[in-house]
Parts: sequence; structure tokens; C-alpha cells
Amino acid sequence: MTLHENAEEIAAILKTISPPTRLAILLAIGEGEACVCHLEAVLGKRQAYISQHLMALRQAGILLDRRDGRFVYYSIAEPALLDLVRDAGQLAGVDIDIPSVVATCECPHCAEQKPGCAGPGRSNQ
Amino acid sequence: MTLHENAEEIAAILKTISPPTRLAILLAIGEGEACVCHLEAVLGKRQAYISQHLMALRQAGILLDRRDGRFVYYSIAEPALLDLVRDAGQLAGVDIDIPSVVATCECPHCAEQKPGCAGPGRSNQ
DNA sequence: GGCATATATTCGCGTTTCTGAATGTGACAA
DNA sequence: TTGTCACATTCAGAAACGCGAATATATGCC
Repeated sequence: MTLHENAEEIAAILKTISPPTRLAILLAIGEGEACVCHLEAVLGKRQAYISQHLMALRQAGILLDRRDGRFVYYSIAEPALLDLVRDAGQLAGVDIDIPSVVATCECPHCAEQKPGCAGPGRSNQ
Repeated sequence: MTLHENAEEIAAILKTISPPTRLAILLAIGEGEACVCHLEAVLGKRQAYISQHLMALRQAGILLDRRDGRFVYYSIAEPALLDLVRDAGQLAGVDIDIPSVVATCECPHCAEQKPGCAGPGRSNQ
């Protein structure tokens, strides 16, 4: 495999996770799993926009999705990816606290009605 | 620092190194240093185009430049960045051989006239 | 100075990406 | 079956990016 081909392969994955909103999604999910409404509340972005990024990450094989009733839960397929993000954070000079489970859901839907939306855990902010 | 701010910081560095040509540059330099004419030969791209990417990487603090006569040698400022690229390569399923020094320069300028353009070392292709 | 070599910068255009607005689809409840 | 909630998809305008062409600067040699 040539230098160019290697670079293309690596570029593909980096490009996929690079957009700030996607990194925020990955950091918010961490080692746990989160529904879309949770991400909507944590990121403060519109649902449709988040869904777009979730689709891109899922199509790239970075995220796994699991349907439970009306909710869809997303988790990171390869835990090593979080190490990559952490390392990038160190290079960028930011110290990241990636939760092992998603923070208690603060969205109006999940927090009050569906405690199963996000498990117990510490916040990452 | 909020989730968004963290994500922005990390995104900045990932975005800067993501373009395939820039990754190829980083892989070609490895832990050594290389002049532009060498990268021109190895990457098979035009000098002006490579210089553009070198400038972007330098402005981001990723590359260091050192002038020696008519040549300018570039090296990677933070070796940990190579680990990041290696890890990304693993996630992408490619096995990368990053040389500790740049491969013997094959460009017409350096190889035949200026052996100092690139030190001895194994190729990474 | 004049010329060749090595590298840097600017410009412009086609393509991609970001982002919000609107709309569609699947699941549960009554 | 109708309504509602959770999520997915499509569309379009604005912004950013990739990339090549042309040109500029800097260094060394004659």
C-alpha cells in the first residue's frame, strides 16, 4: 500500500470525526450510550442537524445504533477511537474528561419521563 | 471549558492534519526532517501545492522549519502527533511504517547533488 | 549585477461542507 | 385510526476547501 493510499485511509476517518459537532457527540456519548434527545439537550443543536451527523458517523462505522421502542441509542463502536480523541485533546492542550457513561440526561423528554435514556454517571462538563 | 470549546480545540488540530496530502507529508517526514524538493519527489505533487500545505501545518504549529542555505527543512514539532496518526491508521485498518528518518531522497535535486537533503534510513513505502 | 535553483505567496474557480427549514417515517397510546 | 413523540431525510443557500496557474522572494554561484 502506497503512502498516498495510507494517507487516504487515515484521512477518511479523521475527516469524518473532525467537525466540532461530531467531536462533541463523541465526547458526550463517551463509553456509554445516548439517545438523540439527550444529545439534542447537551449540544444545544437542532434535532435534524444532530441526526445528520449521527447518520454520517454511523455510516462510517464509528457509531452503533440500537432501537428501543421509540428511542434510538447510539454508542461508539471502537473504544480506541476515544483514545484517539483524548490524544488529540492533549496535543491541542485541552484536558478532557470522557465519562464512562453518559451524564444524567437533562433533556425535558428523558430526564423527567424516561430515566432509562441515560444511565447514572458523572458529567463531562 | 465547555464541551463545545473542547470540541472546537480538538477539531482545529484534526482538521489541519486531515487532508490526505498533509497526512502524506507527515508520514513522509516521520521523525526525521525533509526538504521541500524531497517531498515533491515522494508525493508526486507540485512544489507550490506542497508548499501551501507546509505553510498551513507550520502556522498551526505542527511543523518546524529550519533554513540551510537554499534549502528549508521541515520536521514535526510534537512527536506525539505521529502516535496520533499511527492510532488513526490502526482504526482505519492500515499498518503504517513511520521511518525514524526520512527515506533516502530520490528527487533529482537532492539525491544526486545534495546527499544532506535526507539522511540514511528505511523507506516507508 | 545576472542567472539558476529552492521555496513562498497570490489568485481564481469548481467542489464540498455546514447549517437551518421543511417534511417524511416508524413506534406507541388512546 | 388518529395523534403524538422520537428520529430520519431532503433541499437550498452560504461558507469553506481543494487544487492548479501564475507569480514573487530568497539564496548561492558566475
